[in-house]
Amino acid sequence: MRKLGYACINLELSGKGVTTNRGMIKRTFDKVGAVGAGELALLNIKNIGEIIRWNSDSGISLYRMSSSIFPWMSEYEISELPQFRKIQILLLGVGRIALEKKQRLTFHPGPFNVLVSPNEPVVKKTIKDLNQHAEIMDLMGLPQSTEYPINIHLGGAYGDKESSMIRFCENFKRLSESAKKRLIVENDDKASMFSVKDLYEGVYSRIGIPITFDYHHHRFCSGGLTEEEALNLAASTWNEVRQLTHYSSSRKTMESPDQKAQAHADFLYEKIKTYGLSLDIEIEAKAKEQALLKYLIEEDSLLENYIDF
DNA sequence: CCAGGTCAAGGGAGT
DNA sequence: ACTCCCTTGACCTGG
Repeated sequence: MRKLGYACINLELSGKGVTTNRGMIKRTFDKVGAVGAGELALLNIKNIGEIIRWNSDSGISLYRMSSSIFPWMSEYEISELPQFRKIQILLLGVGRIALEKKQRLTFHPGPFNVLVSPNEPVVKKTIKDLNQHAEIMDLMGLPQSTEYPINIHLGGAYGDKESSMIRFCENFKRLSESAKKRLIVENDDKASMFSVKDLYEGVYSRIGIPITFDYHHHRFCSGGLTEEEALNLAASTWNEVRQLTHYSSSRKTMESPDQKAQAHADFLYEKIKTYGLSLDIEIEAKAKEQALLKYLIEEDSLLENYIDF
């Protein structure tokens, strides 16, 4: 069975104070330190459990977890937090619920993760962040597989995609085993960056990690492939694990013609074309789970065609 | 309690 | 050189 999901925030629950990305600005972190961060992390973790339960009860079985569960985790080791024992128990509990309810969980670390960077300090920070994402999934007891993936963009092209991709593959080897087993790469939304074709030839062919096909991004960086060709090429990089994709409608086209085309709309306005493939799809819409539920209701009555901008 | 200003990070694009 | 955007708006202060 295919799975459709959404990212990070559940609007209905956040109205009741259930959020998973409580954080703090640097000034506060300097004051309260890792101890304060650990306290927020405990609240965040508890609420992931709430969201997963809500998802399961609502017929949703794919969810992208927030990367902000542990505020400022670059500045400490999770296992050295004073609350670590509690954190361990809670994370394992949340993971157990997810596995019982057959929930697929993913991460999508932010744009400051640049594994291709020519600057060693940036690469080091990225490796730590990716390893910590993997560590969280490990603490949850989730299998080390792209069933529970960590999805990133390469993060920079530096005007030379080929050597950038080679650097990515070299730095990939420096990740923890757990992170390596989970890492997947996504196509970009700028022509100067990485298309599915680029990623296939420059990354998949070298290190064999799967490609996340983002329908919306593909429209801005096709690599000369049609949507169907790119989706199929990405599909060929997934083995026994079901292919993960991202989908969103353009805000410019559908809601506000003045905005840049790359911006995401609140809801989906067209039926997702799967071309006969069995896909898992993360819906990236501003209206979050509400957009997903609305889509599930309307799906059969929507047209497949994009309305071109 | 609320509105508004502010907030770590890397790279790319538009101005 | 500066601003905005991107994974995901949220934190904090002054009223």
